[in-house]
Amino acid sequence: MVSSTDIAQRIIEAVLAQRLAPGTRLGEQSLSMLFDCSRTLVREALVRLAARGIVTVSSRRGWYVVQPSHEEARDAFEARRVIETGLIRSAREIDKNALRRLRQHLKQEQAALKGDDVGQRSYLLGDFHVCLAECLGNQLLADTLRDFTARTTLIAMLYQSNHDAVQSCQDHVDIVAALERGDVAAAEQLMATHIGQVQAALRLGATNDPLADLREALAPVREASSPAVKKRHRKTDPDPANPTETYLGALL
Amino acid sequence: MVSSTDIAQRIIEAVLAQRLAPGTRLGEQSLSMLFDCSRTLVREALVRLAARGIVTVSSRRGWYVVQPSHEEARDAFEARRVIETGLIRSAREIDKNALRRLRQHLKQEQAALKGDDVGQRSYLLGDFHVCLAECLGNQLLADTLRDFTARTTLIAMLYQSNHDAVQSCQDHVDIVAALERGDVAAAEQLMATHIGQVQAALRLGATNDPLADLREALAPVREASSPAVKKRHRKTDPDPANPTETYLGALL
DNA sequence: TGCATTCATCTTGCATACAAGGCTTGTATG
DNA sequence: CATACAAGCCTTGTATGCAAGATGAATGCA
Repeated sequence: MVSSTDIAQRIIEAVLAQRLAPGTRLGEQSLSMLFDCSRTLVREALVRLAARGIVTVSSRRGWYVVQPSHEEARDAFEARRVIETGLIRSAREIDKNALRRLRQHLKQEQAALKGDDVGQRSYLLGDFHVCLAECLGNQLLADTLRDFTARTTLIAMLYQSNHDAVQSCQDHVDIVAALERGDVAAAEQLMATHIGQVQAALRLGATNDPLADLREALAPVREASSPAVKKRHRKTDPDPANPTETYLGALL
Repeated sequence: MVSSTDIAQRIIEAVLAQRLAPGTRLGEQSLSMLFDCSRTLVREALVRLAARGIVTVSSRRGWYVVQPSHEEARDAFEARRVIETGLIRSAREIDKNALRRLRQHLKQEQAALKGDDVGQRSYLLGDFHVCLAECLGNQLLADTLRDFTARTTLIAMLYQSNHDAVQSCQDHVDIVAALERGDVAAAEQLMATHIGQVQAALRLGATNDPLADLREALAPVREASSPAVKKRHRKTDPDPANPTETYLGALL
């Protein structure tokens, strides 16, 4: 039978794979039906995820995937920059096995770039950073980074990042190369730049208009089937006849 | 009525004030009686704390305050060093209000040093670091540091730190002084040294002997009522007639 | 006496029932 | 036609009941 750990993991994986958009409603009942268990287990999973900053609950209204504010987005990127560069900086020497694992990971990333599974691609690009932290020998920071990476993934979705996956992967390759030749200073600098570029690719409109999203979404279309429009459609306009499947099918 | 948030906060405060030792059992029923609520609320609080790494559950045996291993202790100190020095390093300019708040906090620390409330002292010394992170403008890292500080507090209890509270407070004063004169490089260096010294004060026997603790605890006494013996006694040998009061009274 | 086994007790794990509050929608009224 | 209001539904919040497993004491046996 499923445990609350399973449920939480499935949700966080769906977030990392960009299959759950920020603001998605996660009803206890829907999830309990989806996982064929009681609300108790679902609730436990959601409480855990709330403690990790992935979901929030609005009293007697429902659970939602977090929608980080501009300030929270800034904090999250700064946190990642601080942790990841600091971890590289304080790295003594990198284990042979760790380097092999990193190279293996890069191979997977490159394979995913050739494929067409956007979720897999997003997941691997984020997981690189967690993997790196583990290879640098700090499990606590690796776990912390997993949550922060999920947050930045949500931020990227929310603020419609236009960052290039190929570029990200290339950055990762460069970082590992620097580590392999023992040039930690270069690796640290590359990581700082990399995170900075991902952050810079966000469309952080300085608007205070709470209707901005809706306005943009409902603007008259220019091209009939541009990718952006299609993606937007999928996120904000699900089939009203079967909301559970549309929203939560991503978990299965 | 109490909420699960209240319960979790009380527990974490008790840890930060060194009123809950690592390994302390936190029975759901005991806590529900103590807080006069159902087990549901207690459970929710414990699940949250487990997600934050403060407690663990052993299946159908009970909940316990975590007892970090040597590796986890190392990771926790490295994590704090990375985050706190990185945060200082990337600090642009420190707000006037923030500096005032830090000075205020130092005053509280110094007052606590004169008093005899060891719990308050421990709490404030740890809270300085959280306070600093907040003053440097990153709430996410501040929240993370609160958990890590709780961990290091538990580590200090577990490995019987002999670090001097007066020294810690002086370090804090020096760090704030460096920040006030805008010398972030000095502040960063001071912070690194400070955390290093706290870590160095641990009695981390390099032994692989799992009986080391027991062996030391059961060694023949030399003085009848040395403080170390008394402290040890209080932690491991509570009144068997009233375990709830003895263990959990610390929360109230 | 030493040891294995059984049983009682205590713990968490999970499901369910019910309570309480918020949101939507239908309706009446100006 | 707009607005105020109210009923009903849907959601989470909390308590409780029962099941399953772990622990330790008691007991029987060699």
